[in-house]
Amino acid sequence: MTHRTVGHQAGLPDDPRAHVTAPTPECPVEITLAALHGRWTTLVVRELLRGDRSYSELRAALPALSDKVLSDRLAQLGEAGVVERDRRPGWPPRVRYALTPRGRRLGPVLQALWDWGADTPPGTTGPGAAVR
Amino acid sequence: MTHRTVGHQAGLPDDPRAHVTAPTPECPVEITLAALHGRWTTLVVRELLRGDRSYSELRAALPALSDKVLSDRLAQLGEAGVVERDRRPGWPPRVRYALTPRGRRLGPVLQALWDWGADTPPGTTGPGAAVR
DNA sequence: CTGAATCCCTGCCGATACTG
DNA sequence: CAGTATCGGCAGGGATTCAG
Repeated sequence: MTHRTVGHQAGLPDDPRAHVTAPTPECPVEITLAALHGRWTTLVVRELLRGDRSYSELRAALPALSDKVLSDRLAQLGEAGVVERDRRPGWPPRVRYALTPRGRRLGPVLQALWDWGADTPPGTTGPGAAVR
Repeated sequence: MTHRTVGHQAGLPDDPRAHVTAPTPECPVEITLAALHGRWTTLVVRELLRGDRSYSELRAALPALSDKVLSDRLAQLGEAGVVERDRRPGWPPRVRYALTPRGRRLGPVLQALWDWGADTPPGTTGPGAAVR
């Protein structure tokens, strides 16, 4: 076979969830897409892959990201078990955001997304191939 | 190292696109997410990973998917260079849909999405962890 | 400093009907 | 068989304002 990751059991072959006929939330692919769903989400995860961050550090790293969406994303990633909030006592309020072990395992996922998107210099096979 | 695909250069370390501060379409991750964007898209790709299909075979495999969305998805995947249309002459019209080589390379991407979503039995770390 | 609440606008997608 | 045209409901997300 051409591609088989090392000690990695492939889930697709005989798992019943590989045969769903609708985008059900039980499908593992949907679970991951739900965790990464929405604009800015992958960028927040990327930022946290580099180390834990405070709320304002995240805002500084992603200046065009609004408060609403940032807190939405952090809540969403918290629900998904990807991000952990560490609220420290004292004043002013200090909160640190960090990836959980599960969240760190998103590294290979983002890498796979990166690799596929990077392996085609714009204009080789894509949309504007013959256009100019 | 724990995980490193064989002869695969990692793009993240020093590529300037790894430092974008907004969801720009030039980011490889965004390119991939754009190709897979929208409901049903991954299921259409999965179906085509199993072999080429006609329009009605796709409808039969995904009964709850409407005509509008199916043709939207096929057009979107065509634009992304993932799917190829093979229109055969004669009557009645016969059209076959198949993945391009680029489209077949989505296999590992879907596998990565699957693996992450599958490795947590619901209720271990996720949302309803303590709920029941 | 760290967010939550509200408002409004836009784009997605589902249903239905129609065409080559 | 293989689609397109049109419409409407709903959720996503940006700007702004308010709160702990």
